[in-house]
Amino acid sequence: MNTLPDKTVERLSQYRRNLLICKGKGKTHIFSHEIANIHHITPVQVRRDIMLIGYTGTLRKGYNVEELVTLIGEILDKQEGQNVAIVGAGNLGHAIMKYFHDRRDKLSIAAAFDTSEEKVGSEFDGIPIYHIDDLQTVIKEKNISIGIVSVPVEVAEETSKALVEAGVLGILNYTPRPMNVPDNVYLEEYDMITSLEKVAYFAKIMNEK
Amino acid sequence: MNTLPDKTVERLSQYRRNLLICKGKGKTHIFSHEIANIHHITPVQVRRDIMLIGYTGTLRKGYNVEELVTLIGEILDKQEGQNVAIVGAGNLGHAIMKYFHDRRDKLSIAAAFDTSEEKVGSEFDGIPIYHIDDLQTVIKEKNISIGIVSVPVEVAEETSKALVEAGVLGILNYTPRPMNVPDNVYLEEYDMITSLEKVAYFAKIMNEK
DNA sequence: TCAATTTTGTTATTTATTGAACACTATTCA
DNA sequence: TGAATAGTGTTCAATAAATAACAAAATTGA
Repeated sequence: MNTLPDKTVERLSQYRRNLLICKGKGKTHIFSHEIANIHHITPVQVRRDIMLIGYTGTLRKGYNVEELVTLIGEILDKQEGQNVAIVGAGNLGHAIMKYFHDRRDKLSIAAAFDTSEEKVGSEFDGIPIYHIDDLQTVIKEKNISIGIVSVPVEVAEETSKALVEAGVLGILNYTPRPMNVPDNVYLEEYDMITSLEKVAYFAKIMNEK
Repeated sequence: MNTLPDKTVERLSQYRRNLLICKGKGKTHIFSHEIANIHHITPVQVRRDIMLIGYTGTLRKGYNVEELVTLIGEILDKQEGQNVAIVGAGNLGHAIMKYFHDRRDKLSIAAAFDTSEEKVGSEFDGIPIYHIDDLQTVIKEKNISIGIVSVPVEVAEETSKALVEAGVLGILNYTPRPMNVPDNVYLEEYDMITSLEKVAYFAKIMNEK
């Protein structure tokens, strides 16, 4: 299987989540236009995404929800599972821990890191919080391959370095400072301030018309 | 001024943030390749973004930091300012409040909403927390035009309806449920689970090579 | 003073992503 | 039984975004 387009990967993740809800409601089959409606995109887009992962539906019945969910899992997930660490257990870190915990069986948050004396040693939602100084050891010990960075911006750079050195393969950066990682580490950055300023800009524009 | 490309708007917001840091360090001029390095993009991209907003630098001196910041402000910001509301004062809501508070003078978080009895009536970081039932009134009273949604997914849909009805022009949706808003409201959605699954997928792929 | 260099502004090309078009077939229903 | 319909799979066209290419001008330094 060749590497899928970025956007297709994002949509597959979203399809899966909603397909699971449909399955929970007892739906066994679903049409491309139903999936499209949920996500506010076109049915063509849905069909093509599904084509790209090599699944094929039944004519006039649509796609088998269960099979599709399973296949998306085979594509997106690593079968042995992947462990995730959250660096920075502030409000954002806690929000993420709550969000993810026990949601996905192939993706589990195995550790959080912080510097605050009161947090270190405790648990949140069953996730142990370690001191940042132990990052290298814990990441290797727990076989963690993905790091989520929600530290204050001042320590963003050193955090990325530490994660790379510890050997993670993917980083999700929530600080506003762009990171610099080697080619063999996948980096995804998200900046809340930018998002808000973007909404503000387009809301303003909208108003001017 | 015609409406700028999506991605250019995002980058302008990021340029500005880093330009302010440069300005703070006493830098008066900056080259396109310096900006590019900070953001890990090409100098051409930077120059074209700047071209699109109609600014022009000095040959061999680069761009005047102060002027550029001012111009980006004129493009992105609404001169009278815009007020923002956060709906859902859980961990994520608090993270956002902390993040933004007093960062931008033209964009201010004027209210937060929640249902929890203990939170309602209190303040966080100087931002008053109201009961969701008062959303319509407060949004109109305080002239709020942008809503950030960080409520539990189950109430995402009703929240979007309430915001639209209250007359906001832009919504930033942090719940994983896609929203449905009329054409005259700008909607930006961000889904953390998708981001993490995307990182996990590409980290996996990376590893397989 | 005048070639060399640096860095901008802009156009042209390429690549990525989305959307439109359409052929094909299982089912429906007259 | 045999048109009509609904919905898939796929190719082709349009749009959006990023990169490459290059002309023009200010500065440098011989």
